[in-house]
Amino acid sequence: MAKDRKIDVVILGLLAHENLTGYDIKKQIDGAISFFWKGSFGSIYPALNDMEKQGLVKRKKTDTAGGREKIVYQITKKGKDTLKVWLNEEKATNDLKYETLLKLYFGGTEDRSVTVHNIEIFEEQVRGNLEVLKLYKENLERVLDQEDHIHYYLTVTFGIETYEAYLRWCSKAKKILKEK
Amino acid sequence: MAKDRKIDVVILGLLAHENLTGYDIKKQIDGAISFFWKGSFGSIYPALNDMEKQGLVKRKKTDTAGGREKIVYQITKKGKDTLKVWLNEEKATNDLKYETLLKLYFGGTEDRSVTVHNIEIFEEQVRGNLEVLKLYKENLERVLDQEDHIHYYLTVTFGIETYEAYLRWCSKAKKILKEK
DNA sequence: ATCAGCATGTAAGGCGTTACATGATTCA
DNA sequence: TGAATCATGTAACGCCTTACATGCTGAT
Repeated sequence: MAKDRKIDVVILGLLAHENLTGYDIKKQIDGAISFFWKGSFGSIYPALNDMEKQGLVKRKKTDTAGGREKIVYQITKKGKDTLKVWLNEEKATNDLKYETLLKLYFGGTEDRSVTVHNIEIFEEQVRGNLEVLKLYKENLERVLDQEDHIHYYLTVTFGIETYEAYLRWCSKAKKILKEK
Repeated sequence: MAKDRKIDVVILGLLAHENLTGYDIKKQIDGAISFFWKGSFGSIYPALNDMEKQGLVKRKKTDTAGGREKIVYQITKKGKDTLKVWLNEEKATNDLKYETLLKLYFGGTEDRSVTVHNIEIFEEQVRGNLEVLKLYKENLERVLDQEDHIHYYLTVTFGIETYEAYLRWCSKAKKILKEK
């Protein structure tokens, strides 16, 4: 596995659950995972090829029935071991880049209304995301007894808890900016 | 300004407040800003040189008194305009990469205790960060009447609000993982 | 007929980190 | 004397995104 390329463990994690094509992997990343990690085709396909060479994944079969070829990947024993090592490593880097907070921090040179407006834009995004997460939560609650689902459920509640905190902060911040 | 290089606006934002050297800029980024943005010498110095060529900043003076040369930068009119445009742009991308959540999401293949342990590591980091932010908050509350400080204050309260939400989630998540 | 979705991949280029190089000053 | 801090910068390298290339299938 490449030293700092986290897309590898994302792929491994997904394949540990079921066999998937590169295209399927992209769809999964664009789902619930997108709230805390992103990935593009341009990183997924090269990673799959590298990982195959390293014996972390293997081609299950190549459906050429019909149109374009379709390569289904399966995780190998070595791949499962790599995933296990990563899960048991204590270090985890959480790299956050909030351009919204940057604009807030440096907003002192502009009128207060600019900052308030930027907060409102952020608020709208968060509100939208929160709605989506609440739907995910409802769906997951119905199948919580199934293995793995508790992990998905917890990432969703993490998102809900933090987005609700964001919204509380937005209200307070707007109030302070308008009052003082 | 480079199209997607956000370090430029960080530098511009800092210089809008006071003249600084590249070294000073790095120190500031490593302070309160580090909770929502990062930057290394390897990105700061080349950016300063580019921005000087573009007329966004200029060398105020070069102190060669004593040891190593010391280049103090000042923002120009063009730099202020660029900052203004950025602050008024509606789009702001908040790019989050939580390796902790990745481990949580894919934790289903390991024992529950591994996930609990990973949450505990995260919890400790957050607790440490929260303490630091609370100190920042206390110091800022004493000077809230000064211009700019309200913006710094709000980013700090954002951090506190979200870190407290993280801690609440950690307690709940550990409980659920131990009970079920 | 045309557009969206399925499906895999490459190429160019940007951004950023880490490590290195250099050297003075200050403090223990 | 040696370590930490001040101070600027480069080089190598890696990761990732965007855009492009290709072409089928199914629905409107």
